[in-house]
Amino acid sequence: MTTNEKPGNDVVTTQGFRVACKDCNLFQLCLPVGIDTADLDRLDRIIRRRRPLKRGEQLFGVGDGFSAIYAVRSGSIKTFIPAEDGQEQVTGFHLPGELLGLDAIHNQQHPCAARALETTSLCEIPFDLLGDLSQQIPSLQAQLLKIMSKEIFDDQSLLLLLGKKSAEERLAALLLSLSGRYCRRGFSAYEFNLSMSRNDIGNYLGLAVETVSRLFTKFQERSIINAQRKHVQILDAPALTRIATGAKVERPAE
Amino acid sequence: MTTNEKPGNDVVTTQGFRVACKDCNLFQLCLPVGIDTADLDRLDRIIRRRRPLKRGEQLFGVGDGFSAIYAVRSGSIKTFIPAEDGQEQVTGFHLPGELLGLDAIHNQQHPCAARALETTSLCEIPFDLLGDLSQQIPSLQAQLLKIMSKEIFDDQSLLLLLGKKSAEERLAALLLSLSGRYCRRGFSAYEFNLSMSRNDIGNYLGLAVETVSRLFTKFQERSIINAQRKHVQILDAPALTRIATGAKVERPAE
DNA sequence: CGATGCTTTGACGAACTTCAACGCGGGTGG
DNA sequence: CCACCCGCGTTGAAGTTCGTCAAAGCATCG
Repeated sequence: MTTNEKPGNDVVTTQGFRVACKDCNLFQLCLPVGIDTADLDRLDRIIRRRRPLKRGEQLFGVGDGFSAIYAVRSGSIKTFIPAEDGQEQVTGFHLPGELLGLDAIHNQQHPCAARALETTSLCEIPFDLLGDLSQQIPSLQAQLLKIMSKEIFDDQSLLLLLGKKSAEERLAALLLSLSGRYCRRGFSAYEFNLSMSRNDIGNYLGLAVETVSRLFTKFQERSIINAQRKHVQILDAPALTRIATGAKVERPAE
Repeated sequence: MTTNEKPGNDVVTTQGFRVACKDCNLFQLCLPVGIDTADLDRLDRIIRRRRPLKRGEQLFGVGDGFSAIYAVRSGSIKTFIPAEDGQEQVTGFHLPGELLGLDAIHNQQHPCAARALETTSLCEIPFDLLGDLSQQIPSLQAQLLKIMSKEIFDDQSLLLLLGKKSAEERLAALLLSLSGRYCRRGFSAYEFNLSMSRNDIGNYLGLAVETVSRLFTKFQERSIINAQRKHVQILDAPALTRIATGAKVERPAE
């Protein structure tokens, strides 16, 4: 129900969906880290390349049965939990090389929904086959555990953010996080396009849209960033870091 | 550095630390779920039972090398990240049957510290051996992945709590969570002792101590709970649930 | 019994949300 | 090609929630 692709039509070679893991420029960021060539081939064979999702298309919804985890190849995905009152809580933004769906393993259904923020292509990794395979390839099991561990770690960092940080600190931290992640993917660390709306950002950071907007303005007035709608330049990264880590405005040694 | 036990003296039989997994009344909550008797024995043999920790003793600190994960057998543990300014952010409370240290796998050191909230006994599970063993026992691997997945899921639920919920909703949610977890462990769901201080609660929920205290008072005035210091009775669980899920005060059909 | 640490209570203020209105850009249809 | 609309972003003013500061109450422990 999530995508209306025809079975058998979801794997297409003409548009280059079939890039093998070993040829994928993300493979140092993704599941295949530290796996040797022969084993990589075996992993490669269980992965399905899907038709790209268009902006707004849903990959899976809340309660959907769990059968696979997904890796983002290009584009970006947001995951969110629709709250009772029709609102939603955004739980994450997923950039190329990052995995989705790990939270669905424990009771075999997705506790959150995933939607494409822009045109996005994905690898689908059937979880039963991945389980079998990682049973045979110790380094794959190790990598899988590492990725899940990192996910736990990242979520806990975010907890600290939401529990203790001011609005300014939160936005600064998000911008730095995105900057770092884009950088690792070979893009500029100091100039990028936000694929998510202000609304999504506010939602993710636990802030009202208006607060986020005001903060963008404020950062811009202080020449820390330069933002035109989605396009963001980071002008003063050290200042952002100072803000994100909660350094107080330095008062001249009183 | 975390505990000053003598090597070789940390495994003691006289006080019953050596309860086997199969005889542990927590084994349906812990790692051994769904593992057959023979395999349980193999798991059992790699687990070390430690001398109990006294209240305030530290199990591991931030940056400590990672070698094992821990399961709480009795008592309770808080995990927290010491923040730069000397403050700390509590990231979790761990009750019997729950695992600690899963966030340390990905870069082999503990990103948080763990401290006993009361006298607490633990099982120590060396992670390299656990990795090897789960390579051989598919159901153990599956269970490990499930537990980690659940941890991710729980952290994300907490994100929602901190990002979107009011102070009332947060405290109600915590009380219900504790209630449910005590209940699964065979204790009363409606009457229990909090092992953590108001300070820890506030810290965990992203609230000031004073706010937590006022909320306890307010809930008590409304006859939703009855709290004498650490001792808590839940008088009106449905009301708590309504508060936690963000139901507005029902105004009589206007 | 006094000291210490945790908890509670009150008063005040700040940070952020809410409400309301406006601006801008991009797409659609006449 | 322009007019219009709609979604998104921005800005201002008022309102609330919660944090901070200060002080007092109350248990535990030496």
